[in-house]
Amino acid sequence: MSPASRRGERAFLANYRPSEFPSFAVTVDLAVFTIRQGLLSALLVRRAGHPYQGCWALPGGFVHAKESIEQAAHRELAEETGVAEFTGHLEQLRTYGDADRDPRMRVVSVAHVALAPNLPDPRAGGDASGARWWPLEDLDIDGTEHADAPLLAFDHAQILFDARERVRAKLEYTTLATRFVDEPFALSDLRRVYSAVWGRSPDLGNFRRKVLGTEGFVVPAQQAGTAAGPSGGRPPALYRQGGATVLHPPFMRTSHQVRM
Amino acid sequence: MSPASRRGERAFLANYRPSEFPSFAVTVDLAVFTIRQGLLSALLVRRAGHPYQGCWALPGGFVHAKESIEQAAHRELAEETGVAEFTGHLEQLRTYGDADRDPRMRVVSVAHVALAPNLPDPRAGGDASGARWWPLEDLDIDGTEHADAPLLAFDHAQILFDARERVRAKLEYTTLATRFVDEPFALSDLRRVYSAVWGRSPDLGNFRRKVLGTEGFVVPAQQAGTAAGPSGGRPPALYRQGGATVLHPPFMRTSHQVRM
DNA sequence: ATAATAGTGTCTCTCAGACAGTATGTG
DNA sequence: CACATACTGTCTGAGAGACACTATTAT
Repeated sequence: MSPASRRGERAFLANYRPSEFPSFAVTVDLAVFTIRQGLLSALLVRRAGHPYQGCWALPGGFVHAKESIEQAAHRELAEETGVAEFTGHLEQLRTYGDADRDPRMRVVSVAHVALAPNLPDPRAGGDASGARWWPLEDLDIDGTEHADAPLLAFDHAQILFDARERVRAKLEYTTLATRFVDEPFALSDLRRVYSAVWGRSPDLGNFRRKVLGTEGFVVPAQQAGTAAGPSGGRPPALYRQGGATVLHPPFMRTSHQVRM
Repeated sequence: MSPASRRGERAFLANYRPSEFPSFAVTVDLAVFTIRQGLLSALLVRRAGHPYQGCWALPGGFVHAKESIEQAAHRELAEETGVAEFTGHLEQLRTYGDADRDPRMRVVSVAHVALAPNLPDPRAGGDASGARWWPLEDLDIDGTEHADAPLLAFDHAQILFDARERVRAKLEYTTLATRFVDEPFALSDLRRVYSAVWGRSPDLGNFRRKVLGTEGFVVPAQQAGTAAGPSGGRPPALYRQGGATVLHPPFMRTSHQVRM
């Protein structure tokens, strides 16, 4: 940019007043996943106030005036999960902005997906009269009807559906599964992640071949892999996540994998 | 929801006044791609006003008060490309909302990717003193330095980079390539799409095997495939896109494919 | 004929699917 | 020992990479 045009820009900015555009509230919504008792589960909070009072909603909140969307997501995540700083996986999912998605006003929500192993059981926060982990199979996010499924607020059923699909797909071509388990972990733990997220179990032998044959997916843990399981059985070798992030070639879902 | 709580919700909404949250402007930005002379190209507009006066920017604009984000993207796309209604591929990419991305005010931009064959040459619109198709290889969107690369406004270099990566990846596991060509098309046209987007040409024989061997990727066009090319050569068989949208297994980039 | 574009065939190797078997721990 | 969990081996077939070859048009 030329010096002349830079001077012009300064003058322009000094006189600029925001005016002719509609004003929106911008929020972040969080689909936080973990695996509890072998089931893919999401963190939901019960709405204390209107609208959708008593319904279950994704944690989230307004983006503040001077923070980035990413910062807002990290801040809300730490608040809602009760940790000082969230260190797990967090990525943007997509933005939901239908004009009537919130009856109070025009709200655009940037939805995110977060993954973590072993988050503490949530306590109720400010605007929530309760918070808990819900197995996704107990929720009504696809066509499946459930007698006792809780009511979900806003378009959060749709967001959860999209978020689950994102995670399912990412297990195919990334090493993201390792973010669901605490280190060090056994390969059977990792396989349980795939089973829970996909809803079907990859073949045991093929799974081990893929994971151990992909350089950088996992690396052996230093400490001798012992510490046997609850009721006997051979103690597993233990691993940590390797440096790789993408799977080449991918490890894909097939129709043949056994339903759990 | 119980009738009592529904009555409560009505009363609540009647008294509700938006108040304690920051106000944002929300825009859509469009990375519109097509293939011109065998090169992946994006539509850019020259900024007439400040900030970034004279720089090149993605087409886009404010989301109106009562339209969805998707509607806004379609509207802007039709306006900027000069068509009555855009019928090509349009999908949301991601949302960019750093606090300082626009010096005037807090703007959150929902970026989209659009693909189309043969869009007319653009004319300058309201706030643009020019508009043209730029081959991506002439722009500075990755680390590559270019002597004559135009300056890009805001974070639009980043958006273009992300958009190109999205399209590159989607050619691997979807039939999206067909959206870049007019029907009916020859397989060589389709292969040129892959060459342009990936920057490397898939092997001819393997490419045909994959496309023709994937049910529903393409279907033969009714009309006998003739009408020879410019300077001789065997006339190609012509096809239209089939019903399939995903590729199973994917058709992946490899390091072995020949650089163009 | 030559050039140009379109299309076929085939050998090989990698890798995934399926599934049977072996190893090592606890009670 | 039975049982539970962890781990290994191997046969087979689908499909991708590499590359050589044939076909049909215009000039």
